[in-house]
Amino acid sequence: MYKSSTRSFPVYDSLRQAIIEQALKPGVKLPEDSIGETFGVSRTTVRNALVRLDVEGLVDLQPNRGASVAEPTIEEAYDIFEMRQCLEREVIQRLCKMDPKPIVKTLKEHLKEEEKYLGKDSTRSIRLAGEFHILLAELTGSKILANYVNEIVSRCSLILARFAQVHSAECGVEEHAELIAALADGDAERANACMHSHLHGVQDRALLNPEDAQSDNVAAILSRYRPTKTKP
Amino acid sequence: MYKSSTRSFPVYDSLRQAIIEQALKPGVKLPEDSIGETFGVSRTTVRNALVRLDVEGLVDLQPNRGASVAEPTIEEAYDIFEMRQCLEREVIQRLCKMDPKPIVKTLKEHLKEEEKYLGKDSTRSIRLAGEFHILLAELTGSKILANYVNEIVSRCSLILARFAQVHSAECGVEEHAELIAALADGDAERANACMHSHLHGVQDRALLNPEDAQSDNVAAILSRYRPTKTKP
DNA sequence: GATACAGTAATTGAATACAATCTGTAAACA
DNA sequence: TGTTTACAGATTGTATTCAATTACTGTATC
Repeated sequence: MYKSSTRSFPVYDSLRQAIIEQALKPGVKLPEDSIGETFGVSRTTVRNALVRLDVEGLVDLQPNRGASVAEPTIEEAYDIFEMRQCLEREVIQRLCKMDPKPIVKTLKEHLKEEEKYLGKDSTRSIRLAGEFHILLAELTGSKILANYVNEIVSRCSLILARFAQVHSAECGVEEHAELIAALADGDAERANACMHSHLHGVQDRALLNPEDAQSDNVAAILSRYRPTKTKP
Repeated sequence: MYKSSTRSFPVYDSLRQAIIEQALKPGVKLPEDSIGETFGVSRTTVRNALVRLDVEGLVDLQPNRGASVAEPTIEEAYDIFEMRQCLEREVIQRLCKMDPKPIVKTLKEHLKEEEKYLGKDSTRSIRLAGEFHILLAELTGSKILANYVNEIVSRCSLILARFAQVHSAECGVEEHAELIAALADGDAERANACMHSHLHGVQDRALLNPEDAQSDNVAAILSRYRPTKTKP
């Protein structure tokens, strides 16, 4: 959707990557001035990139208050994961109607990459895991579906950054392998089940944290940092 | 997603409305200068609006060539309609799991509005028909789903503008009524079938036109305007 | 009559400049 | 001591400006 060859594209792309890889954590302010300096461009150019990221839901752009990395609430998090289930279910259903051979071939190549960096380069590992899902969507041939999946996978990274304790265990490589096997067998039901439980696992690791299971419950969070108990 | 209170919002909103209502037809150029003049704002502000519309797929923003109303190809059109089926299926499935009473009440109120302007104010009629689908999505309570549906309904308007002969017959009001009835009965299967055939009907009216079933086939289109036959 | 080319006009890309708004701190006051 | 007000600094909103690219028009040439 983004036509490159403008100066704002590198800014957009770098910010996006940084947010997804959690180098820029939710809530971090993104001042136009300093970003422009680091990239050697003017604020006009930076702003252009920020607007795009705002529309995509990775950045929160408030009038007169500037931009910051979006902070999805727990409700939004559930909402996004539910949407993701819907979209990826569609992906699987479409793939199961197609010839599995070229699909499986491409997926296996990707899986090799994933295994290659497993346990070695965690940043790369995480990125590859996300790209597996985007690749699946692209293989359906539907540009708009791929676009939506791409968008929602990014937003899930943001959710992980916000709520998950451990980030590295985001996607299990074996689960990707299982899914490929189901697709190779043309077993639609199993493929669906694979994907569903896989995504559910990711969601659980992100959100199953009963202590602060209410959005922005400052009290609950702060209570863990309180030095001594108030009521003795 | 869009936070108003900036000067670019009215520009964005007007352009969006004009495109959806087909006052601005696909392919029409949108020069920053003249738009800025009509709204009394600078090009910076206009550009901001255009970027948003580009991300949403209503405007095509090409480097050094400016903006124009997007011209979805026939392939993209099918892609978008298929995606719409997926999203609205999800809407129905979610609504069927909820208490139908308040949902049906709200929908019936909307339906009354639709009937009120039927055959009188065609522009308003078309808008209300689209808003029925957006309302359905909003009733699920999922913001992201409502957002996607909103976006895709707009893009379908664009497709209609591009390919459909008659625009007024976009959505049948009776079909909306049938859907509401199915929801009221809690009949998920029937509701699903209703929505599916309803959307399929819209799609057919838009795209079932074998003559120019190839994207941008100027010859096929112009042939219909040719005064006499070339080959006697 | 068609094509190639040159020069000009129009349009966009991006930086700068100025106005408006917000944030944080400190002084004034209750 | 706690609250309000005022001011300074920082940051954003928007317009303006200049450079770069594209589109157009008329002319020359084949």
